[in-house]
Amino acid sequence: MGRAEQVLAAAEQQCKQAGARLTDKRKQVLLALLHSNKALSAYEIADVCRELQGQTIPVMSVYRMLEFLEQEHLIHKLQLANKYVACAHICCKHKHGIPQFLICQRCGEVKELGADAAVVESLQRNIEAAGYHLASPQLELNCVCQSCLTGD
Amino acid sequence: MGRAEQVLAAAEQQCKQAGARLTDKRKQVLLALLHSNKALSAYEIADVCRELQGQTIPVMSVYRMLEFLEQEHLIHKLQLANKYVACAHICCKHKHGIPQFLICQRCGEVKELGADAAVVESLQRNIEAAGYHLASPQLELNCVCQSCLTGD
DNA sequence: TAAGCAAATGATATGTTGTAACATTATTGC
DNA sequence: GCAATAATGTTACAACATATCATTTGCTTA
Repeated sequence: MGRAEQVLAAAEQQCKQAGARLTDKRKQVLLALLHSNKALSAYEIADVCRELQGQTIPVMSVYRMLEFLEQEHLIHKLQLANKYVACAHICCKHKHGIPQFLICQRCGEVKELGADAAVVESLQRNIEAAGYHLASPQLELNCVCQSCLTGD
Repeated sequence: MGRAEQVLAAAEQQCKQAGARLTDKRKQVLLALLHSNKALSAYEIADVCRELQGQTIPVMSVYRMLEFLEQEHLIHKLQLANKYVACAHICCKHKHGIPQFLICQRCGEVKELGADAAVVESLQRNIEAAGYHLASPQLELNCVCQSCLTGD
């Protein structure tokens, strides 16, 4: 069983437990994200689905499916650039901390890390000191990945 | 001399030194940002200019002026939400570290902080360990400001 | 100071993203 | 099988962004 199939199985399981329906189309959207290791926009996802499965999904529907998948914690929405990536931890059981995303500016590849707890705590303190409250604890950083750096 | 005028004077100075022309229109765009403490989109800036000075600036031009102002380090482009804010440090002389923006999700108010050096360094290490390289050292965090939190 | 050049701005058109509103089609529980 | 609900499709449009070419402004230099 390939990586994508494993993840899909786990996702199915997870949805069942939550009483949510992982329909065929929703699976296809998730699959599109699993296939490309990159962050994709809703429009790009629609394209990938069309190429991969020959099925045309209206963008409006893609947005709705993305919304569903995000609710079920199967994907993340990257706010820098408004794109989406599959969660890197669908398969693992352990509790996850604050996600931190390294987004390659050149190729769009995304690496999902657990943010360092001490760093997050320190950030939090600074924010509170400034009279603000952290709303979405998700760190996103514009980066360049190794292969893009050396490749060209 | 009000705060905005002070900043404008400093900006003028800064541009002169760089051999750049801070034209009237460009000044108006900067002024619009200085006036509203919020992050504004290019379209919103055009609106503010129209209301404030009764002058209509085509959006296309606003984009170009924003580009100019960003090059001259007079404004920042927030990638979360694709909006713009005046740089909080136009007037001060000292060298600035990595900017960190706290963006209120409710009212759009933005607070610009200098990011804690230790935090940044720690982030850097994590990123390098993951085989990536930080590209745009600018932290943006979705927050809620004090008055929005208590106000409603 | 007028000519000529480059920078700045305007005007028009069009591409891209995102969403609202309503119609249609599945799916579920009874 | 029949409502009730959830999921998807359709259409239209609003907001955001940029490409391209025209026009104006300001500066340089002869």
